[in-house]
Amino acid sequence: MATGRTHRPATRSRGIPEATVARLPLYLRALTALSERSVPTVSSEELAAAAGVNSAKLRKDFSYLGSYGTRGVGYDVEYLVYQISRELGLTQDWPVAIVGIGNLGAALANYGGFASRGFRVAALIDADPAMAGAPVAGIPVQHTDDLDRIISDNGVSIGVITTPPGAAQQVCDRLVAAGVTSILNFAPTVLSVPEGVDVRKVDLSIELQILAFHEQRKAGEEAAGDGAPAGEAAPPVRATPTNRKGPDGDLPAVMPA
Amino acid sequence: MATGRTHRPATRSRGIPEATVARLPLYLRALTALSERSVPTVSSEELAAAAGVNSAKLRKDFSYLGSYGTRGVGYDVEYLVYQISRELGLTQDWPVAIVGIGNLGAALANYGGFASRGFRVAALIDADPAMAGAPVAGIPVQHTDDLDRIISDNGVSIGVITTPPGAAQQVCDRLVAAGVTSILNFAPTVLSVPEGVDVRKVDLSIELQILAFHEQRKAGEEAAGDGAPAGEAAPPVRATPTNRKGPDGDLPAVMPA
DNA sequence: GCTTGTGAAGCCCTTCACAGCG
DNA sequence: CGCTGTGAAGGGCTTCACAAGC
Repeated sequence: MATGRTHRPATRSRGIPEATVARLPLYLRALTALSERSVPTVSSEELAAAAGVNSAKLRKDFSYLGSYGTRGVGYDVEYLVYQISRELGLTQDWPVAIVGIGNLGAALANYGGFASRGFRVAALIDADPAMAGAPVAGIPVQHTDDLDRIISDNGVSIGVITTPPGAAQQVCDRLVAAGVTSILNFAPTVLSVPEGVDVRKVDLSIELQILAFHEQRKAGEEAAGDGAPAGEAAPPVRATPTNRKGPDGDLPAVMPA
Repeated sequence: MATGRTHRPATRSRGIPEATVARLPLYLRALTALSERSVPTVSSEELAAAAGVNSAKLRKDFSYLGSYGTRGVGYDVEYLVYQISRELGLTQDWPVAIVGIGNLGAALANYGGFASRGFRVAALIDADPAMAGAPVAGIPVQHTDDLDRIISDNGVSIGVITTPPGAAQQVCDRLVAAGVTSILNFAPTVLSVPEGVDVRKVDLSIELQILAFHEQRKAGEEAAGDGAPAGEAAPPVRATPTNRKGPDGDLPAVMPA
């Protein structure tokens, strides 16, 4: 998961669990595909398979939205598309500003998946004066100095941060001061925001690290209990060398005896 | 969250809960920053603040790795950096292949956060013959026809998919056939993979949709109980119009009476 | 008969609160 | 005395299994 509200213990929103909210976009995508193929109805089993979840979970999720299915038949595709869109707030237009137009920022500006979901890239902002005016994805890049005005003028409430880590908190503060209340953060930094502002983070290297953990485990299963992997650096000696206990199954003699 | 194992109920790995694994990279980042500032030790309270979690959770997380702290003092920064790196498998080199060199693929190829964590972009692969040979981020793009050989030759076990959605499953199948056992998927598609292959997904538009949900909720709180938001499309009429019950607090009269 | 909707059970994770230890 | 390590309690999410209903 790439979530990250800053504290505030993820209160249940209008009775809909966070975990369910996070899956609604998945269902919506699957339903949209069915809609394009003019499929009129779909069972929880079929839809669950298309969304990559199990059917009991899907039915439970939908039960939080209301009773939108028909027993013995399934769910009406068009109707459900509308209900989920409405629940997610996608029946309205969301102007979004992207701050930090490097490789990633430019990639996001070009990303087609936003526009099709009601997200409109309303502004691109960068600190580099040399970029100002030059269009990226058909949208002119504006300078950070005007951030406040740009956010206000466009009624932006969702900001995307794709700056280098060092600039992220400052940009975040300015976005919040300008009225942004939701932030999608791609910078590898922990942002602190005032109460009432939502932050979600996407960290590309974290995802790879989690994969590496499981990958290492797979390799370890084939030849379990072997020593240190090849090419490993020497472990640093601990400041206060005491007897260490590891969890069961830990590699023996991690530290130089 | 951006996780997505295909079924397999997320078994606890070597006693370490998935939720803990997902936080280890966060701790590692905070610790690395402390290390660069030559801070010798850190308390759970301080480190938790830097990582954006609470200290009880952090201590519990570390307890799964072993007893690496000193009571009354805290944790030795260097030692902990090493232990977490080892646990995540970052003490070894992970060659990674990126398939689909569009805007996003190129941005990832250029992303500095990979190399610094032991991830080496070993190959860039694209289906467009016109791109073949041209270097991106100093790495020549190779053609999909050679995918199998490229994966084998470089010993790649982690693949990154940044293709258009239509090509993702096919690319995934080919990666798996060539020996890849971990996949990071940026394409908005549900991938199906055989047992033993891990998939994590990052979906940019899903993150925005989740933010939109909460954003809508905030707006609704200010003027609660209002009608449909401005600019809303007319809801489709349901195939079998029956009496509908919504959850408590639902907007009244969602459908045209 | 077939599929939804949902109480109940179980699981995992978080949080608490304090014993243990330097 | 301070901070870690951890049983125990609590909460949320998932899964089960079946009653409800078309």
